[in-house]
Amino acid sequence: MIQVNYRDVRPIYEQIIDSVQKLVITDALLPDEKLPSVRELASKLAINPNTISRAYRELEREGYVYSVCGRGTFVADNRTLKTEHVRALLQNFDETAAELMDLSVGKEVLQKRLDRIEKGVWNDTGK
Amino acid sequence: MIQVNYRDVRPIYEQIIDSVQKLVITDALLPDEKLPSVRELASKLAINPNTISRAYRELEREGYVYSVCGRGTFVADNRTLKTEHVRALLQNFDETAAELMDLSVGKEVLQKRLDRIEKGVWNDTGK
Amino acid sequence: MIQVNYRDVRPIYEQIIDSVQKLVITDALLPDEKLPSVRELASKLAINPNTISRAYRELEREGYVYSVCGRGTFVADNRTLKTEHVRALLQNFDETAAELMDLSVGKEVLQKRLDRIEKGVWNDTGK
Amino acid sequence: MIQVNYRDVRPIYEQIIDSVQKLVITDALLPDEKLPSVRELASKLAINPNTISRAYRELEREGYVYSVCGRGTFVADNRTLKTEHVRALLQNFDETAAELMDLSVGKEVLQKRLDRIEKGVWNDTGK
DNA sequence: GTGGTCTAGACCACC
DNA sequence: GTGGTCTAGACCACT
Repeated sequence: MIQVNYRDVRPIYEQIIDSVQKLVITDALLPDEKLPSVRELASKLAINPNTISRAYRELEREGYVYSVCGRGTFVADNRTLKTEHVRALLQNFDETAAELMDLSVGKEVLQKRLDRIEKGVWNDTGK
Repeated sequence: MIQVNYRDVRPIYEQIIDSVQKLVITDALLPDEKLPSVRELASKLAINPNTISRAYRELEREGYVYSVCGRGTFVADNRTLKTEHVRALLQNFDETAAELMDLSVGKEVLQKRLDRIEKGVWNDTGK
Repeated sequence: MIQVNYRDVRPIYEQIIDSVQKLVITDALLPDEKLPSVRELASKLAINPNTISRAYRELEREGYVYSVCGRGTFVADNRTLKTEHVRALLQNFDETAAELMDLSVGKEVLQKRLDRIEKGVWNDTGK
Repeated sequence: MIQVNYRDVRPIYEQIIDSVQKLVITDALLPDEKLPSVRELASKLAINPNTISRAYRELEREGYVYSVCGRGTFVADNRTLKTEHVRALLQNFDETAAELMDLSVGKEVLQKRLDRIEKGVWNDTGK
């Protein structure tokens, strides 16, 4: 479930954080569900355990997961996180759209893109 | 033209960078046009010249301006920057919209937001 | 003869300088030959005359051309420039090749590239 | 490991950048390995911490390292950097060789230089 | 302790 | 005058 792209410019721990965040936000991982252990995930992804550890620590700091010493790391039950996440996305959406319109990209263009995305044909060829 | 908000959380040099980028992208500053000198802008904004220098340096690195030692800093004549900027914004738009729909934010909601933004009523109350 | 690519990241005056340097070094422009006037070249390339002027000034400073007030700009007769240019290129060649071999790119690979370049099939597809 | 020559014309921060880049590219520094802290390296090289900081900042921007506030600066795990580096060197090699041949430097001359470089006798006398 | 930011002031080369 | 570099020293947030 948690995937990493070695060829990505972003550091691996950041990719892991994003990956877990999405799984939590989209309910793909449910509250109190156990995450793979640091060592398990490390060997599975062929990555230094320290990298995983750092990612989990960061996720705990941000409230996405909680760790129980000697037992493992689990998904936190924090509904406010989701609404906060959506709020941030909407703000980003507004700002991006506003700047695009400033640069004379018509509203119609953006609406067509929304249509395409809704139909699930959103991909690299959809530029 | 170039403005800075001292109470902003973002570092001053970053605000200057964003400010100049927008001026260049929107053609408010034309190619080969001279930017205020480091010392001039520094005294105008009541800021240390080093901070301006840093902003100009990064802008040069990113291709928005070019500096000629002893003469000044000028707007770069790079038209690809603008199309690249729009391309990046559109990609951000798509990704954000897709993630929002994933989180069951309906297309209609986003379209209403586009309407509001188009009408220029996009502001803090629109969050 | 002098060409400029507006979509290039490099500033235009730099492209002009490089362009003229090559023409002089390769004897495409002979000593005492007249260069197009600032205004003429400016209108031909649809560029601000100041940009041309800056390029010519720089070329004069580096010894590639000389300007006669009221008459125009001419190619300098400086044979040492060419040997110096070749020397710089050879040093660059050596350093680049050494670093490539350091990174375990075999000599054979580089030799094949020389062959291809000699045959004139050196182009973008020749990667 | 990281060395600086105060008598070099190049700025110190640039020497540090080049130094670290080579260590990363040649795998002398492995992904997630910790670099000396800004203050540590500064005192070791008898240099102002700001200069180190600037070098690290630019290295982060270019993707060679990543910094975590409060923890330190680490080698980025980006394998594409290395292939990209080789690609850029090969392009430089091609362009330089092509220009040399244009200036009637024979292929044989360049091949002899490759031989010399391979045998490790590439040094100042090889100019 | 770590890096990130900013200020103040200096010297250089170039125009 | 211009930008480029470097130093010295300060404060911040984070671990």
